[in-house]
Amino acid sequence: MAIRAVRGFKDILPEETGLWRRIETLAQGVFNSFGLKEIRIPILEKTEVFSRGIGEHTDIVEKEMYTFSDRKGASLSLRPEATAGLLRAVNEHKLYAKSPVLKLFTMGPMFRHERPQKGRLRQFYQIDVELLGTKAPLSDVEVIWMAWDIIRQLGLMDLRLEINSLGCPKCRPRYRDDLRTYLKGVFQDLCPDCQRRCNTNPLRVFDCKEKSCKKIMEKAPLIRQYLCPECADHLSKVLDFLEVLDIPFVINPYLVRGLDYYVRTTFEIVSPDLGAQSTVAAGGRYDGLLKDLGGPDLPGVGMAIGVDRLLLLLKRDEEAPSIDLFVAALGPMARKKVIPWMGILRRNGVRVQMSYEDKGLKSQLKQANRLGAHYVIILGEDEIAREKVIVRNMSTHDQQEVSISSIILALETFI
RNA sequence: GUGGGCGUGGCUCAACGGUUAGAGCGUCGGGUUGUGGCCCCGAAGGCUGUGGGUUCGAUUCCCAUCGCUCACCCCA
Repeated sequence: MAIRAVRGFKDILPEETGLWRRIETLAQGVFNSFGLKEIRIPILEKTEVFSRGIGEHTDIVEKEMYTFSDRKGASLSLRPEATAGLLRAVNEHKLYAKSPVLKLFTMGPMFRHERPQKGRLRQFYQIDVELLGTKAPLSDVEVIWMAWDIIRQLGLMDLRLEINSLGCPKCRPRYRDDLRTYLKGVFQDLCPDCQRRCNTNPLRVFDCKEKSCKKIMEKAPLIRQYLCPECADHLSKVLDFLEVLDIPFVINPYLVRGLDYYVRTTFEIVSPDLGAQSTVAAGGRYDGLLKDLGGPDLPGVGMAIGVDRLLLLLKRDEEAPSIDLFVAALGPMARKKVIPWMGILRRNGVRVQMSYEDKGLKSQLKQANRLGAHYVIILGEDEIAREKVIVRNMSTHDQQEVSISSIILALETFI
């Protein structure tokens, strides 16, 4: 039985890495234009970073983390998301002291022990952005803007931005209480799933697919009616800016994030073509988080793009891995002659390959063709005797002889 | 954690319970002893996921197990 990769962990094969690179390069370009700096952080943290950051009673922390003890008994976890660890780093190095507003991005693998399905792996990749040190609505908008730009520039048009405000510690508790009261009143009429949700995550009841539950929830109180003046004002400013930017959005009053730290703005960018896991990017504001992690009371807003999901939406452009030149050497003499030439050409950026085996000309040309070589040079005993090399253009079938002494020069003009 | 679907050469898939498990693509070789793609011919490559059971006989039916996958849940 051959060894397989761990469940939920995937190899990214050579045919896909080009696309990955394209996404990462594009994102870096966008971040650069927005003035962000890159930060690279460990994938392993003390478990505490996540339990305090994400929330002790979230699904992520309670049942999805890869947690284990190291040899000295310390509890460590593979990061299930980037924000908590990133803020730990900001705090540890007091990065906030250097400038009033910190704009950071990072990218890499995250780990959650969930049942794998389409768009959901146990090791998955995120591109993550965090803006720290400002409460301004425009910073929320910039975060959304970056996500939107990256996704649009990849050619994806069929996307929806959903946005909501979760209020703040001032106004949310009152809403939560009223919602609980309402749910208690209709508890008998809810489906079993929702009855369970009433205790674990009341806001999720809004997401239920059952018709009866949906009907009941139409009359439920909405957070929007409970927002304090500051939160309401914040939301309306965010929406205004989105309109100025011509980024279409729908307000989704049921939009909830699974992480405890979110306040005010939350958003998701969803695609209709992804199946059940339709969120391509998501984020929101988390003003109290840095303080909860033992740092100063700095506000922040951030987002993460699910790279694997983005990839599912992009067409595989299987561009032929073409090369510039294939060197067909016939016989040991010719090989020895030709190898130094390849060195010179490669140092000049020419993509050159040759056969590792001693093969016939036909087979070598076949290989050249398969590799998509634009030119082939042919060198055999005959040519060596005449001090000549054959240069063949694979698309026009033309070939001509060039003297050995001027071959490099000649090739550089060809290619 | 719960449920559905599916496991056959490298890939995509055939085979009413019945001879030696096939095809296309890909790979390699030949047709052209030194000239690619197209065409023609040929070859290699399978413990039919694994273990049990039913049967004269199982790729096919049943059970278990493992794996993949989709959905629930949850989330990027």
